[in-house]
Amino acid sequence: MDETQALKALSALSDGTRLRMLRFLVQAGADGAAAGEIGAAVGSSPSRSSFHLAALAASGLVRPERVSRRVIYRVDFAALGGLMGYLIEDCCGGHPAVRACCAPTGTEKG
Amino acid sequence: MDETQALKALSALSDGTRLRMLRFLVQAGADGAAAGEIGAAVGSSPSRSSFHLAALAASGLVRPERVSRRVIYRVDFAALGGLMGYLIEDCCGGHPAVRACCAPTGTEKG
DNA sequence: TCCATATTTCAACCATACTTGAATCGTTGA
DNA sequence: TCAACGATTCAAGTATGGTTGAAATATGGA
Repeated sequence: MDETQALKALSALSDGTRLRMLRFLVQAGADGAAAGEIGAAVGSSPSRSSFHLAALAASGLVRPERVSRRVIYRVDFAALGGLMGYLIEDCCGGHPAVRACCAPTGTEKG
Repeated sequence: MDETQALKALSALSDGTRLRMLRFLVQAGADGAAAGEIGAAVGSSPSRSSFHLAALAASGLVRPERVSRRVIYRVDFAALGGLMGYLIEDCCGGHPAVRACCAPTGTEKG
């Protein structure tokens, strides 16, 4: 993950519709979800959904796969992890206060 | 950290100039750095620097403090950690593949 | 072939964000 | 008060991004 790729991913996530789409796809897990299903879940029209899903796919955070009439989108967890790793290591320098919020318990909320 | 605040922070980080500013401020640590120094470090004009630093401050990721003629900016590591925690827990559902990239060693790059 | 479903693409419009250069504000020291 | 310094604000222009609705593409079934 380099800066250019990180900027693409951050830009993709800085939109409410796309952030909700990603959350929905994370919950969907390995099965993924069809474009129409995702759009319905986040309340966006077909063309809007297509636009935003294309942006997410271009950022590398999700991947499309055509299955019959549908296009199934799945989260690329490795890419998502790569973005987190870049932010924590390269941008935050692995600062303890940042790393603390990534601990499995997740109860040390500031 | 709620979705609105996360979107502000992600939006702030989705710009190359601001991302480099944050990295510079992380390296500066608790001492922080003056606006002019930050601008010089990332190669942006005074007005541009002021604009972008204001955006970072509005997002809560950095905090300004006037010291004599200068304005010292410092990273709010708790806010940064809050953003990471939100992304990992609320958006990524604490998925193992994501969490793996936050491990202290940072060698399990995908 | 014809029709229905699922998704994407396109053009037009609107809104927001970025850049630039000059002007302004606040502080320091003479 | 004046001049110099550091930072911000303002106005104007440019660029990018989002929304909408209609049209187009691709697949599946009769």
